Amino acid sequence: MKISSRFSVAIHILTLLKMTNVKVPTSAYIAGSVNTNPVVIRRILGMLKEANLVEVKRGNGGAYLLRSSDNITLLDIYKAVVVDKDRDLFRKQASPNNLCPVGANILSIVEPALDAVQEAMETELKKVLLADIVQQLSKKIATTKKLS
Amino acid sequence: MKISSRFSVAIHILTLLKMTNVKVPTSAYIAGSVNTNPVVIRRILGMLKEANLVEVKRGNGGAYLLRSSDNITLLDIYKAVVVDKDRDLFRKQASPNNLCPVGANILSIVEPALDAVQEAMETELKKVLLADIVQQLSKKIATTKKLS
DNA sequence: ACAGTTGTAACTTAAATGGTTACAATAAAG
DNA sequence: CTTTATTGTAACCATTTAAGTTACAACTGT
Repeated sequence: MKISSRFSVAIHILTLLKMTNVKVPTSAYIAGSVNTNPVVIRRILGMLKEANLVEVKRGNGGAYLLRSSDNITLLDIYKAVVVDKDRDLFRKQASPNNLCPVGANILSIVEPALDAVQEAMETELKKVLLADIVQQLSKKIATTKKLS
Repeated sequence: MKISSRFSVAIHILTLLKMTNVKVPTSAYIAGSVNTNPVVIRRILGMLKEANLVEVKRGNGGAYLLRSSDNITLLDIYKAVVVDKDRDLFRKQASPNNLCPVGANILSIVEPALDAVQEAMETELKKVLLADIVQQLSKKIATTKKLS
């Protein structure tokens, strides 16, 4: 199974919040850019708020970054929206047979190996900043405009 | 969402095939160690067979490694059983709004970044050999026996 | 021919996902 | 204080994936 598109959408949301000139970026406005339902956006904004990445104004509306874009990594975003009770990327088999030497010990060997893989993935996620995405996107948009 | 436990089970299966002394390791035998239904094992064996990691005998039964355990990496096993039409670890948002500069270009920026993360994960998976798992497990079993 | 096993289809249950409607709580503006 | 727009959530739905199960035809060594 794949990692939820919430992650991809969350990157989109934060990038948009950084780049937009709109004074009050509401869930409806964001949903327009992502092309989905505003409630989907609010759900994800709720998770990003929980992680102290954004603040969301009730009543009058609008969402705003709480940190500078070069102080937000993809790992921060990933952890905020890829909810998983136990933080594990890999699902393990439920209940190997303890009466079999292999079944009784396989998880204690495999789990550390898979944890290391997950760690490598998170290390890579940590290397990419929201500012990097914003910078590359700005450049691409500028180039596109020039060409059209 | 997590990566299917098929991966964890597949590692278990191959480890067992390497370590067992049983002459005809059938799906029922393997299922006993994994503690699941033989059909589940056969399904995974089918994928491992497809990837040329094992051969499975019809009629009389039994599954056997086709490569030495130091020539099988966790990445080989991962690719064999984590079926995904498009090989992607991350699901991307479906259809961002092309009329918004951010929506129109975000995927072209985000996808390479996520591909790099996936690449890092697969590189790490490649570092672990089935032989490593087998060796560690053998050691642990020997220690456990000595203590009991 | 027999007995045991694989390959596979079909069904079930459970969980995660993304979308949708509805509405109370909220907060700024007049 | 009332109006107005927006957020936060609950509730529901449809889709997808997963893992388990039953059943049975196809296969193969004895």
